[in-house]
Amino acid sequence: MATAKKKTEPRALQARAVETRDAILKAAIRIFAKHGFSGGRIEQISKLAKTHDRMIYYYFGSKEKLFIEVLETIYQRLNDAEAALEFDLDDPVEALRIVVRFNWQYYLDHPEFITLLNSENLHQGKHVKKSAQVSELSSPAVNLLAKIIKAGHQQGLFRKDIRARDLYLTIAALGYFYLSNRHTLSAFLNTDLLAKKAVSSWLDSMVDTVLRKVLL
Amino acid sequence: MATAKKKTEPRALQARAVETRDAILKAAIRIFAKHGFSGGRIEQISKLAKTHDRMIYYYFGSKEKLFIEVLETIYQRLNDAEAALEFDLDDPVEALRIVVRFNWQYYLDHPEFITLLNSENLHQGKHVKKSAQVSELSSPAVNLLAKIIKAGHQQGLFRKDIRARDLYLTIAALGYFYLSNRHTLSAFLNTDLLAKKAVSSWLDSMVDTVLRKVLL
Amino acid sequence: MATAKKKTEPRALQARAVETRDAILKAAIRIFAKHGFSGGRIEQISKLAKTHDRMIYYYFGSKEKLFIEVLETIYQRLNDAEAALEFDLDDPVEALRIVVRFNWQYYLDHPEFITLLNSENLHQGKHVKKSAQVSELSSPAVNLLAKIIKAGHQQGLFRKDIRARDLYLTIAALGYFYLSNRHTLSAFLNTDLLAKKAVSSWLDSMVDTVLRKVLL
Amino acid sequence: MATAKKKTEPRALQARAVETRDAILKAAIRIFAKHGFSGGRIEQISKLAKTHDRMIYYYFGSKEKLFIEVLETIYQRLNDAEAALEFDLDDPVEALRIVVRFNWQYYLDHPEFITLLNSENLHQGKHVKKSAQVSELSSPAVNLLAKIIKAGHQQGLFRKDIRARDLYLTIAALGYFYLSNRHTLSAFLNTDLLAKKAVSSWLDSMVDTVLRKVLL
DNA sequence: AATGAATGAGGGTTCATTCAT
DNA sequence: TATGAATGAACCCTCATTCAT
Repeated sequence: MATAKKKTEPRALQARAVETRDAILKAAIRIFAKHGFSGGRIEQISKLAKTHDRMIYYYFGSKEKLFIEVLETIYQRLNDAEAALEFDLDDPVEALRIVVRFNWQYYLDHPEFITLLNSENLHQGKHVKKSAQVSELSSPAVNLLAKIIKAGHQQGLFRKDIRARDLYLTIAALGYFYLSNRHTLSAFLNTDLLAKKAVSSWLDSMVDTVLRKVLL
Repeated sequence: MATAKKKTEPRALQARAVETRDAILKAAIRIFAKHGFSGGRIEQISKLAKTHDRMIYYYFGSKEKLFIEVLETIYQRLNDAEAALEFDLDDPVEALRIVVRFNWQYYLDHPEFITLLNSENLHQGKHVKKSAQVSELSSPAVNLLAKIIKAGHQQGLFRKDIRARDLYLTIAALGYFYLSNRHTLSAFLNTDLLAKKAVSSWLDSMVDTVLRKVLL
Repeated sequence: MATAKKKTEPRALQARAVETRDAILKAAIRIFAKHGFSGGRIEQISKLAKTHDRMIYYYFGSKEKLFIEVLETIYQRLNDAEAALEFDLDDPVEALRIVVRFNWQYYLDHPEFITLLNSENLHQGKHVKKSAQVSELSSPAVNLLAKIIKAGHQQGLFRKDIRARDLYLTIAALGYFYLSNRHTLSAFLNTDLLAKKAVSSWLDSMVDTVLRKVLL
Repeated sequence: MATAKKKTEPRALQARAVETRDAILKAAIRIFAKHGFSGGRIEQISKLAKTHDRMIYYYFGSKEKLFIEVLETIYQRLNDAEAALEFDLDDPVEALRIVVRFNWQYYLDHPEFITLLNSENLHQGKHVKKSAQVSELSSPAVNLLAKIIKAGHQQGLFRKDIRARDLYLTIAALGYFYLSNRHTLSAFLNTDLLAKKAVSSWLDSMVDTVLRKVLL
């Protein structure tokens, strides 16, 4: 069907193009997550993506723009995952537990998220600021927490004077810090923070901290 | 003054050497804090220290070794500051407040501490691991908290089942994360986290979180 | 000529690449021959090749790898030249003379061969050891000499107990040493070893030495 | 005895000075022999001599001048060793054997001699030319050989038309080349030229070559 | 849509050497 | 006699990027 000239069908070409682009983005996430923005080499990325340096410029324009897309991608993914969270507002305590656990599990499952943010903060948010997309993308988590707090309060379980944003920051901080700083903390505290027992014990501590903060 | 012997005092020379060495170290802290390990340029450091690239190698051997000394220095300083903390164990609640406030203020006063640790964690603790000194240097803060917890428990104020290390991590996490991630959080939350009101409000939230965690 | 397809010939590009690569190799031979491996500067080579430092790394990877290719090249050339040698086994004495003369002339015509080998031996064969190619490349000269010795013996002219390898080493040593050490020998012996008369006289001496070694 | 003032006795100081100087020279011979002139580092030498870089300049003025002294030293040693050679002119054949053996053994015992000369020839005799001493120092070996040749001729054993200098070069070449080029030859010939059997077999070959050259 | 070739500005580091006491 | 401190030129190499098909 269709008249196949010398040229392969444009469809096929476009498909290949998308493939290459995706491969680059995927590789970039891995490399930047491992070495940060400045430490991540264009060549490493192109090699991992099984293409050529030149293609990165062809599709993304520059290392910076590629990094911005990387950030946008991982933010989008976090948002999607948060949006998919399901829980019952009739049980606000359990709902809060779910949020804390989700947050913790997400960090554990996506170590690249932490390294990429670390790198970005080291550069003082230089790239995030340039991304129109990210700045429009406010975490649904805060709204989620607002709902839970409200429900808890209405059921006479939670304090009233809890700000959703503070609660969000508390939850994020506890999980993020533990993982992002595990290397220096290991040297400092002389323990393996990633041991199974340590990980689950810290989850318990976080849940405890968060619940005590909001419960009357 | 004093009777100058035939030999010129070697002290005079050494004093200048110490000056140069210190200047390099000081400059390195500033530069590495600003740009991270990979981003910090040897030339920037030597210029800021008003000396030559060569002297960095003369005194420290390599960029890596210089960075290790930088880390050791800031760790040592934190330790010294923590050790100087004074409080009354008869009032464990106030003691805990002091610790949280100190921790927060230390991060605010020493932004380089956060950036340097961020950079080091980005490199997976590569340099800290190489430092014999740091690994021997366990934070006095944990012991401090242990004492406070014990006193609070004995006075019938605090829970018994609180581990000092968890409390330490909680306090550190809340303060550190807020500051280290302020750039990406700004994009996410669309607020200026360093506004005076925001800063003091977060301190209140932290104190609240921590006290509620330990109080019976 | 021929019909140019839509796509520009990649050959055209590659041709330029080959040009650059060859120019670098050629320049490297000259520079390394003049200053040895450590003394030869990357910048000198790239300038002589009318290209940029960067291209040396683009095509060869490192100074060491470039030097290895240089060694492989000059070995290959010697081999090719030896392989092209023509002589008549019916006259083994004359054949031997030809080999000695060829060897001597080759050293005279390719002073870079001696300097490069000198440099390599100064580095204890470090690069040659890394070359898979060179180690597989055994000099045809030894086999050649074996044939001559055999023919000479069959004609009742030569001794039987002469090992081709020893004869090869003898011939090489006499010519190589004279030229490679001419600078220190000059200081020692106080003569100009490269004077025309001296050069041809030494050739006579070598032929004499070699023939007397093998003749019955 | 004597009035020991604050200063330690000048004798003692001078002795220490000579010690330091000698230590530097000795270290320089080792380091330059191992890495050549350009490859030998001032710091390596001062470390091996257990003194400081500065002392090398104090005693020798520059790296070049130190190298010149190194060359003068090893030349002097060779001369001394040659001068100490004892043999009986009544047996010129044996005398010649002794010279060849001595020469070979000297190279084997003083590998630094070969490397240093190699390095010097790589630099085109630059340093030897600057040494007044070396250029005045003509090898006694040539005169020695002249005597042997004369004796051999008078006894009706040797040819008349042998030039002592050619014989000297022949003997030197055979031994020197074998050792100086052993690294590249190993790659080329695929044998261990320093194996005991190989070493003694080559000595036999050399003696054979030399005797056949001179015997009637 | 894709790519081989080229670029030039530094990057960390090393070197022999001199200053100043 | 001896030495710690300082110097600056250069060296090899790497990087993100653009040219030219």
